[in-house]
Amino acid sequence: MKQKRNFSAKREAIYDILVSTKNHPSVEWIYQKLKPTIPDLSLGTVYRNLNVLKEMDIVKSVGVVNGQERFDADMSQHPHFICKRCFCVIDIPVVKNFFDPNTYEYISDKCNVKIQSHNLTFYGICNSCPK
Amino acid sequence: MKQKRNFSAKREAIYDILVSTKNHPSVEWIYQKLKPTIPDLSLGTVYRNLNVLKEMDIVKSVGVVNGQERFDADMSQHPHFICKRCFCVIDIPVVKNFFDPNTYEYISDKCNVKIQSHNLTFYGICNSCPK
DNA sequence: CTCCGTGCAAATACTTTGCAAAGCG
DNA sequence: CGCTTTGCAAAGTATTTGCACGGAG
Repeated sequence: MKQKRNFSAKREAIYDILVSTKNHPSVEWIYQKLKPTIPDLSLGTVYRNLNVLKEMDIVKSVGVVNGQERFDADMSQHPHFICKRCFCVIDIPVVKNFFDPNTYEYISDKCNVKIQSHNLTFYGICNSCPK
Repeated sequence: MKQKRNFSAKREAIYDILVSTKNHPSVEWIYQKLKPTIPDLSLGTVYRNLNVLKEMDIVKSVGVVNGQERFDADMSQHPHFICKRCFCVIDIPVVKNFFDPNTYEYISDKCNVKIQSHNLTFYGICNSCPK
């Protein structure tokens, strides 16, 4: 079977679905989505491969939303919006680059830590949910 | 036993320990800390009361850190720093108020959502950890 | 043959919950 | 009394892991 990047077929499928969806899926969502086309896929494999992809730094965690970790293959620095009602996760385009290396360094020095990254998340109600 | 705010003694103890510590503790940490003085405290009670305090909006979640939810009784809007090695959580003083109501409204309009709050977290290595 | 990836099931880890008893006004 | 809080244990949910097998080089 064809393999890009020397990924196994299953790892590739997991990565591909992350790249091609904007909904920042959970493990379970990915599993359910792939199961029809890859019947012998197991949940453990999805977990294991997502951890591998995170270590490779080509996938990152959006955080734990309603008890489930959510993932994103878009490694560009951008905030997210999370709906407190339906738990959808939406990308927020960067309005302004608040957190450049200089800002990191400034806060790092001030607080006596070494900042390497950050996560900005907005919470509220999305437009598909009733007000 | 003395009760402020009409809290039960145990709820009060849980809230007090959150107010008086800066380490943004987990449920387990609070439980272990209180157990010696309140021997009949149970873990379920700590979970239940933290959820009550969250609903009362006098305690908030810092997020899930290394698999455990961490809490903060400081309701002022401020970012946190999380050490990726030891998982300590440190308050970051607000450098500048990026996210005022106008900013919320601006992004809300632009992205077609209703932003109510946000969470800013920095990640890196703290000063107590080996480089 | 060796290594990596995987299914499967068991094990873990964290959190929630049902229920009866206790506490408090 | 009636409503709230709690201990305890069981259940629930998400995630990780041990192991043996299978395919690719």
